[in-house]
Amino acid sequence: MDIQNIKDTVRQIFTEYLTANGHRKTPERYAILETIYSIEGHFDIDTLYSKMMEQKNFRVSRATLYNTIILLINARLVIKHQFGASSQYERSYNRETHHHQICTQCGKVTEFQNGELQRAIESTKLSRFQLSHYSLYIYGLCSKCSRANKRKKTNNNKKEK
Amino acid sequence: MDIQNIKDTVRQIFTEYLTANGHRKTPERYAILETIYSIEGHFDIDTLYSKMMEQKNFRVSRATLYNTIILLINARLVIKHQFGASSQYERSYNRETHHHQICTQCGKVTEFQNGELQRAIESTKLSRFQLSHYSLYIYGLCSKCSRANKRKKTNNNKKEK
DNA sequence: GTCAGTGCAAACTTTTTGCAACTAC
DNA sequence: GTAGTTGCAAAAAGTTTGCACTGAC
Repeated sequence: MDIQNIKDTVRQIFTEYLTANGHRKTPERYAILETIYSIEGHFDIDTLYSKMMEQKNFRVSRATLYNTIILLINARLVIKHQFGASSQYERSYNRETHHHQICTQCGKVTEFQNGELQRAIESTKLSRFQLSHYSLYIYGLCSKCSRANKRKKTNNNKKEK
Repeated sequence: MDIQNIKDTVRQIFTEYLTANGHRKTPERYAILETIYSIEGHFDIDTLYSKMMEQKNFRVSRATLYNTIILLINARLVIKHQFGASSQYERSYNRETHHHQICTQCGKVTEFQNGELQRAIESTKLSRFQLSHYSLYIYGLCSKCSRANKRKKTNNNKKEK
């Protein structure tokens, strides 16, 4: 499915969601959806705010961004993450399931896929719980920071921070 | 290992960590460690603050709690989570590996264990990444909220929020 | 005695809220 | 026309920071 096709489809899903729940179909909401589906990977509210200006020259208030994202999460078109200080979001329609590696030193987030792992998680029997989605965060050191640390130790530098 | 034994061990680990990194051994730091290891499950800074007063009649500023928790995380004695608005922490020494179920409606967090799942995650080969720890968050509806929603639908109530 | 650590309050950041103006229906 | 939405600014919530004082070494 190409990107335009995806955008059309999510737009339709969103329209159905808004209708079904008695919400209005405002230009702001569609512009936000469109912008989100032009972003690969994660973004926070501030990034989204800037992208709306750059790409579409469309200015919305942060309050509206927060409001709309809640609707999109409920419509299952966006997923919310909380890695660091601010919330991160990502589009969820037609994206491969993936997991996250987070470097505890530099904070870099990398995605990776693993079918076996995915099957293991999805086949887990949950008692009295209706699964909607899940997030696996793996913390550790990325290759860069790992190398940097080795260098430090070689220098006999005992100080930290 | 009983609880006193655990407390003694983590105290020793912390002492070694502080010495190795040139930090001072203050009564505040040990009181915080002790209180944390008397809490089962998750807690946030505010809960910890209250527990210090209740259990030990020891008053520390929030700034010190934040500072000390960073040391404890580095010493691998505490793990940090970010479920909702505020950061959640939990002791990590001598605790069974567990996963988290989070209800998207009421926010309730439940822990569960699953050996198979644990093995699947831990045996995953990560390229260029040195694993330290991981968190699996499963989102969905707890039995209570699931039942509450069904009741709503039966009443033909189409409004949401 | 010295400097890391602490307490306090102010600052900062992210998110939520109240309200007047606007607009989709 | 009217009620849901938006933008703005203020408020709230959580965390960090600057600074004077204290106490571990």
